[in-house]
Amino acid sequence: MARSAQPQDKAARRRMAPPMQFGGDLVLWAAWLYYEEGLKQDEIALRLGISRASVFNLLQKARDEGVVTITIDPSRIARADLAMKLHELWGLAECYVLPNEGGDTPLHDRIGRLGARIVEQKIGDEDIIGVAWGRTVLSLSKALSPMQHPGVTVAQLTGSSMATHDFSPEFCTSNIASRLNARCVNLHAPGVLSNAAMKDLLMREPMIEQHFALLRRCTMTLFGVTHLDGPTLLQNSGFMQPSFIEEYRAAGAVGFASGYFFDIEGRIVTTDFDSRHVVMPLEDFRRVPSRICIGGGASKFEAIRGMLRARIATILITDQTTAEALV
Amino acid sequence: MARSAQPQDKAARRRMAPPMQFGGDLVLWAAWLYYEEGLKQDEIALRLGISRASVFNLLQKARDEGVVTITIDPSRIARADLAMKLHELWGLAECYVLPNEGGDTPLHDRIGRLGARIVEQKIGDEDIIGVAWGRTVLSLSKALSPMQHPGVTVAQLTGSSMATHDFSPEFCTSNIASRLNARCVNLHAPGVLSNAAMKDLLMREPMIEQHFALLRRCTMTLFGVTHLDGPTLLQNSGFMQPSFIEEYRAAGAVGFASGYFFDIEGRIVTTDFDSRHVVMPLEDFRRVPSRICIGGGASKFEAIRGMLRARIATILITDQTTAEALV
DNA sequence: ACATGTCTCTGCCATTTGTCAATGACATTT
DNA sequence: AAATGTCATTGACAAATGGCAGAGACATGT
Repeated sequence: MARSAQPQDKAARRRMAPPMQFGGDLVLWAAWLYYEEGLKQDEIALRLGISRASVFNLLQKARDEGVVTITIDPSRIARADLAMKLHELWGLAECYVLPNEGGDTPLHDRIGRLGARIVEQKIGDEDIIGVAWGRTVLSLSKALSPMQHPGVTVAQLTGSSMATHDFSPEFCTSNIASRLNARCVNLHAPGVLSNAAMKDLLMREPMIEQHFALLRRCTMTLFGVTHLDGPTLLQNSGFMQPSFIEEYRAAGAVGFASGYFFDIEGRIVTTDFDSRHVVMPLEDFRRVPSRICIGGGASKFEAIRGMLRARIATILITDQTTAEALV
Repeated sequence: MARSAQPQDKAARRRMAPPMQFGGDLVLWAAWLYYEEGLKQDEIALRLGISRASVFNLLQKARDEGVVTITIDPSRIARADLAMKLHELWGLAECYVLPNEGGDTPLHDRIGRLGARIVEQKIGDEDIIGVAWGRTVLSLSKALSPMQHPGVTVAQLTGSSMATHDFSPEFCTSNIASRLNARCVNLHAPGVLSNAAMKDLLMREPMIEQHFALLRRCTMTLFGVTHLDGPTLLQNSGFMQPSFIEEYRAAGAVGFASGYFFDIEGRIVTTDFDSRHVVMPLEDFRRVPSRICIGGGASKFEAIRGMLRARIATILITDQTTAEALV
């Protein structure tokens, strides 16, 4: 029956009316029949008068365009017991742990994907999201699926650096904003100035003041962590000269997140450099209700622990290895 | 390579650590690797140390339990051009049209499924949903996927009938409430009383008064439509005797929705019967912001048109044939 | 009018997924 | 202790899907 149907296909197709149904929106049509009504691609092809391969292509398009979305309940991930332990142990509001055994994509991409799912789910219609930068944040931004959030604002948390890499702060924010169809507000200022006086001057600029006023209204922030051993992004990106990092390390700092340095006990570490560093004041930052830190990998363990002790994040997204080390 | 791997599987499995990762939540684990990381079932089986068939079963469980959900963007359905035409022509807030060419399940189940997707997407955390009854509403309730909406209230819109069928008003409401994990408030009163005096008396009962007060706070209602020709559910269900329906028909009524009769022009039709009929006053009903009518099939066309003219619904969910007839 | 480039669609084959009867572990009853 | 029932797991097989190279449609430039 299925066999003998093959030769009829073409004839049957010709007999059919041109595909004008469902507003001619074949992508939608195919997606509905496949995912909701559970028809086989064959059947859909027959009914729509196209080849099965085309149906396959339509379905792929539907997934790409976000007409159909496949979601994994993030609350279930938060309920997984490693996550629960971290949540209790570190006083986190929420915690998400990426399983170790995964594909062979780089870890930051995998964590980024997990982060994307969580951000998608948490985002509210009128949120103001402060976004820092980093490899994992960028991965997250790329993994976000297209959404309609015209009321959301994505704001740059830190000043910019010379973009020697493909992930500048601006790129992270604009990437996220475009996925969400949200407003993007960049901070048009260097992240590091040549002297303290210049910083003070700049901070009084109306445009900059306005931006920091906006940041104070953030409902959510999103940032990575970095450790300070060896060549990290901080220096590679040209954001900060090695000598300054050395200074912080000398003062005991083990990590950097969202603009702040901290030591192994979670104490904030400051040096002269802070007076030239354009960043949201820590008190303001700590007032943001949801502060999402995303990062993992064995090398970051100390930094993440320090960051947790410093209570910089309220929500942590990390990988299994790091999570296990943290309990 | 794939061939020769087969015999190794069992040995490989034995070598593996017991599956303790991801909180031992294999369902979640498999779902993540499959849907997010895009691994093949084979690979997952290998990494988890179970057979591929088990992976398949886990994935199925994940879908059944709602750990993963597959959604079709309902706004896209509303944007399909038939829906747009109805929206403009009838002043509906929203309109959704089910494609004709679908599986071979009964139409009301198919429309119910579409309705379920839309309700799932529209539902807010504190909604109060008034639910009438009918075959399609019941189908909808069965097609809802499990969700967490503890703040939502599902309230019975009309009084009860002798449940000669499997779809009583109570069954519709409790079904919906249990899917949503919402509060279920039933109306413990007959839908039709023997005389007007009895109705008046009953309406003054505190419990009943309370219920109607709750209904006035509804943010959303959900109901079907029925035509009045031939044996409809109204009589089959024992809700209403044929003679009364005859009376309404004699007065020009062509349909019945959510407790009200109306004629072909959309005028509300009343008879003596109304004075014995326990139902939300129409003025109150019309004040509910979202009034979702779900129903289709050629036989209901006239009834649906009358219902639309009577402005009973603000949102219509129907099938393509009916939609085409309505433009 | 013809050539050229760009896209989409097609038909086929390798791979992946879904189904099912049989197996074995474990709990309950006799 | 043996018999029986229940249920998750498995391997083998059938069906469905994904990928791809080439055909065909369509538009644009020569």
